[in-house]
Amino acid sequence: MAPTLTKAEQTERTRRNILDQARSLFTEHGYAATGTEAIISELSITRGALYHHFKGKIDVFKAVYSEAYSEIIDYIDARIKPVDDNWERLVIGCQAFLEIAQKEDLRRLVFIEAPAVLAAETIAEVDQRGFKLLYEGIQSVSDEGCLSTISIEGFAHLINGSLNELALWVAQSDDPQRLHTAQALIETLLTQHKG
Amino acid sequence: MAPTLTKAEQTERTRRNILDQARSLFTEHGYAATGTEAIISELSITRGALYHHFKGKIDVFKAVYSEAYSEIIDYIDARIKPVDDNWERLVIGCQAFLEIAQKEDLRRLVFIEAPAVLAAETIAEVDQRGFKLLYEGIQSVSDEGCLSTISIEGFAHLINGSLNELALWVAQSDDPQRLHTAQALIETLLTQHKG
DNA sequence: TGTAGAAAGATACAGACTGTATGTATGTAA
DNA sequence: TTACATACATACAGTCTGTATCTTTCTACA
Repeated sequence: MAPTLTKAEQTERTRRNILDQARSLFTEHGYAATGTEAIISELSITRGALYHHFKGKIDVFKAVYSEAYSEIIDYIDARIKPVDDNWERLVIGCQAFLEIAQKEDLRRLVFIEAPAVLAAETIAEVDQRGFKLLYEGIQSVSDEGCLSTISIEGFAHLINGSLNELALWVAQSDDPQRLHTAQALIETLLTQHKG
Repeated sequence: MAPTLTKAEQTERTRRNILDQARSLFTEHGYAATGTEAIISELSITRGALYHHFKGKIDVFKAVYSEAYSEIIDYIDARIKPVDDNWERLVIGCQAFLEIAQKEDLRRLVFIEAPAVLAAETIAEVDQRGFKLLYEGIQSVSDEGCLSTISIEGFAHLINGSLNELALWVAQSDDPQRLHTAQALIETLLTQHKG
């Protein structure tokens, strides 16, 4: 039995390796400071392989970014799935975001590098999945007549911005209290708009 | 009378030209897509001059960023200076930020490019001037017993994040209504924490 | 089963860009 | 006016991305 890989397996393995290595390097040193050479150097392949599977370096980044972003969405989805009440889902969803965004690798990649590396439309394309989740959450409590605001869309952005900034704040310190403070602040903010 | 420039004048003029041209290009095409060659090509100087006045391309960016940031601070300062009441100063300061951050050139440079181009410490160094302004505003209304929150620092970050995101939201559309909506949202948010 | 062809990956190279080393000319101070 | 500092030019080395052209290895089909 030849232990040779099928083409599909080979592709899968190589792509996976490139993405893992690239993500690790982009996270640690940033996009600009990571050469394509560095990405492949420990994988026993050459740059030719990378350019065979991806259109270029930026295409690799986009794939890495998209995967990282999915992890955030998946985490939030899992946390709100078992909850029934719409209002509670909104609060818990926001708090879940604060938890997941603490992960160092996700933060730099998704919130710092991506906006500068990728064109705004590309970001929007990916980012919309997350904002949509929040927006729909807010929409649904609004539909139930439970939200008091002059603009649902504006309010969604307000919350989104708060979450992003608080996520950074929480992550910038070792104080484990900050996560709880941030979660409480968001809960208070939401509650004050209830009614 | 020879119209020759004094050394100091020459330095001032060249530095100014480089900064202006660089800012224009960084704003339009981003840091990575702007070559040092492009910066000097229309100024009738060579890259040698650029490297004489700045340590390198990134040093030029830092100077440009710092100047742009100062414009934001100055604008807010001017708007709150004539106001006496601390609470009103806070509200007006936030609203002023939303106004100034609408300026396309400031946005890309300060909020998108800089975080990815510059090291976190460098950003923090410059950024602190702005956050400090907000933090002190919040601190002073808190000192007067007018603020209800579990964490002044956390609250400051919450507001700061809301402002940044709303600024983007406002700027991404032609709808002139958005600015007023955003300003009203922030005012409501602040007012709900008054007491 | 054997062969054509497609896909994976290697190698070689062009083009662009940053930063540095060195040279020159002009202003400035003793 | 001499000694020096400063502003700037020129030339070049090193690095990086992307492309074009191979070789090799799997796959499909007669």
